[in-house]
Amino acid sequence: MKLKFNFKKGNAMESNQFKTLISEEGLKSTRQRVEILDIFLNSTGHQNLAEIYARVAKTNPKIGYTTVYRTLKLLTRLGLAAQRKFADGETRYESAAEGTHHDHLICLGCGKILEFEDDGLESLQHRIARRHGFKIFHHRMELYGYCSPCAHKKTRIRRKG
Amino acid sequence: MKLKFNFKKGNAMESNQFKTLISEEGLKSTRQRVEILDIFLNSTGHQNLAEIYARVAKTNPKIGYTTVYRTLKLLTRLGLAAQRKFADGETRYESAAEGTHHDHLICLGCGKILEFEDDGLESLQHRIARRHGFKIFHHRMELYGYCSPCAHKKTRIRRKG
DNA sequence: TTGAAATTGAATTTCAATTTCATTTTAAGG
DNA sequence: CCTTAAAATGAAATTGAAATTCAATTTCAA
Ligand SMILES: [Mn+2]
Ligand SMILES: [Mn+2]
Ligand SMILES: [Zn+2]
Ligand SMILES: [Zn+2]
Repeated sequence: MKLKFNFKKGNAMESNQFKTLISEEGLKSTRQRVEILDIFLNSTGHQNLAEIYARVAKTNPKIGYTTVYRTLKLLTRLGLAAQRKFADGETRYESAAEGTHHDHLICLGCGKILEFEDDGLESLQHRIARRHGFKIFHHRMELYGYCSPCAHKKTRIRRKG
Repeated sequence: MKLKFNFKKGNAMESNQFKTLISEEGLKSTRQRVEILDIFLNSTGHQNLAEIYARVAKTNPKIGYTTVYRTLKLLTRLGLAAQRKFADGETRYESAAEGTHHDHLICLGCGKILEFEDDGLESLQHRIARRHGFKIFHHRMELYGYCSPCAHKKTRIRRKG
């Protein structure tokens, strides 16, 4: 999905920009949606629904879990959020600000998630696909290991994948 | 986990080899486990539990679904099976015969799953990890697109994500 | 052969994801 | 500013795969 607005993490998307974007899909802008979007875009990382809901509830306890759930699905459809499922099986969401394709390095010790982008990797993927007659549309790539602090500890608190 | 036996797809693992392998973990070899292992190793592809259970039930309807479920988890722990969760969210298992690390190309049209191995990709992953101070233990990498027959069809039967 | 420990399998539980539905809200038109 | 049809909300219910329970059965070391 091609975004019409040049929104970025940290730059709150204007409520009326959202209204325009969402109305193109025949959907309606609501207080709840705008509030959830605002909170979501103004936070970083890879959060699960419970975490996002907790943030929302802190600001407005009237908003239901179901609405947060549905709104995150909606934002994913609109290209404003991205859903991730790493090897631990938890469903997480991250902001999908324009031009932010990246893959992930995940620490098996502390759960830290690092993002990276590597053009060589991307082109190699396409070469591999072409070799097998495939036309790639997207990929998933995660590297699991230990970050440098964790690699030196003995006692590891296991988390994620 | 380092395998003691040189089993391969198609070469049925001897029941007594399995007995030795499993007993090293303090576990017991049972009729059910041997039967499930045999059926599992003598089939190919990426099957979900229902599919594996169906095969097992065809041979021995007395074996319960729960036992198949538990045995596949066990085989995974022993390094004889590998669990996969592609983007469609289904849990699948494939035989993890010795020395068969590979990644996957998945057709969004027909659901075909192709396996590939690329040394360049593996080493590039390690370079990327090192660049970020990580020590990688495993990775997940899937390429999603259209196989050549599907790329030329108009009507696509969507499967897998 | 014996018996402690492990396994089996039907039934139950868990738990996140999804759906239902009565009520409320939105927004386009008048 | 009304009206109203369509969409959204949110509490509650449902779903379904994964995991657990437990009484009965089986395994295997001694
Ligand atoms: Mn990310
Ligand atoms: Mn495979
Ligand atoms: Zn770490
Ligand atoms: Zn195909």
